Amino acid sequence: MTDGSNGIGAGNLQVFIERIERLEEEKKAIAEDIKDVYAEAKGAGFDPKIIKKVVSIRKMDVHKREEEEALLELYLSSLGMLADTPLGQAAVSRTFG
Amino acid sequence: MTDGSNGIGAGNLQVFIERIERLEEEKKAIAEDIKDVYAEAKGAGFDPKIIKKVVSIRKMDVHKREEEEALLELYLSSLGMLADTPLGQAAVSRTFG
Amino acid sequence: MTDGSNGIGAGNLQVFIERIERLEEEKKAIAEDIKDVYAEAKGAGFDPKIIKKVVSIRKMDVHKREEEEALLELYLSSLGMLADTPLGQAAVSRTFG
Amino acid sequence: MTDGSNGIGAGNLQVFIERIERLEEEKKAIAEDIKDVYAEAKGAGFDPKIIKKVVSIRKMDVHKREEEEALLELYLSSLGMLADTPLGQAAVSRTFG
DNA sequence: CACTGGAAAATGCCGC
DNA sequence: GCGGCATTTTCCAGTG
Repeated sequence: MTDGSNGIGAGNLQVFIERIERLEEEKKAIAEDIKDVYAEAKGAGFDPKIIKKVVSIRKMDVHKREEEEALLELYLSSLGMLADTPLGQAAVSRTFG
Repeated sequence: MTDGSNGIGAGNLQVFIERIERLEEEKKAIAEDIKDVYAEAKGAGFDPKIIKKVVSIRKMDVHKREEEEALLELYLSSLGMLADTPLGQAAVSRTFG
Repeated sequence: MTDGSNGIGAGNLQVFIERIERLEEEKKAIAEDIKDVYAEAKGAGFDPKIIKKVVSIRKMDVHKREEEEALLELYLSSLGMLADTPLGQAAVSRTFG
Repeated sequence: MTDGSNGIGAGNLQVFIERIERLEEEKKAIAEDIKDVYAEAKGAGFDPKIIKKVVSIRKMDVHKREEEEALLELYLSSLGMLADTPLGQAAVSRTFG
């Protein structure tokens, strides 16, 4: 109580808000970077719309892959082969890599 | 065509796509960080809903301020044509009144 | 099934769709009216861009006010739990300060 | 200049803005009506998403029809058969009706 | 687990 | 005709 705080951490609200705002700015900056890349690709003669479609298709593939990995981990853990261990992870990445 | 390219710059396309995917991963990671901060704030006894609204109101403040500045700039440019006319002056005073 | 219906209420579907289409036509007509007003204002010597910005700023004012009221309501409901604690009071004063 | 106005109609800016705001409110009200209809249709067991798709498909058809009508009008006017007259319009609607 | 509200993406429109 | 902007639509997390 000698540090000027109110002793219950309520002032942290301000801190939380600032952290969030900072992160949202970063997020926004990255979104702008993405737009820039699309613009650059367009300048190089690629249709942004098509690129976007390609990206989304690849994302779906990744998603599917993630589901499969999750399923494998489930199996492994059911079998007592802990996927949370480096060994288990190695098994997973070896299978899907 | 002896350089291994396929004539449509597919190699560059690949590069663009990978840059986009990398940026989207970063964006996603930040979004998760934001979620974490909300969770942490909740753990500290703050209502995430309230925090979210505070953040959005503060964002609106900023946005509103930017809009007002943009409006002022519009006026300044318009006033190049209008400053000497009663119409222009009336428009300005009417809008800000 | 002796009533002539097909069992899925398709007749009602038709009615819903027509209502929607009718309303969308009205909406479109109003959008055109708005455009007309802008054109008319322009003809009277006002810069449509400025008008649009003024309108949007005024709209933000309204929206901001609504958000603030919603936030206050959130506080009031939260204060049912928090009003007697320093934490709750600090959160409120911190947010509005 | 005895009516209290400034004599150049500048005060009309206020009027224009209010007209626009009034129209935008109407537009918003209709948008809400549309939402209500979707909700009502959903309550009757129809999937709003599907309805939306049906509406958009029908809209596309209408759009195409409008293009065809515009083309016909162009032809008619080229032929001296004025599409802007009731007679010309009747010819168009007879063709597409 | 369906619903509501809000963020993000896509589309269409306007001015240059 | 293109880029930027506003609107609209879609998606998703949070909530009851």
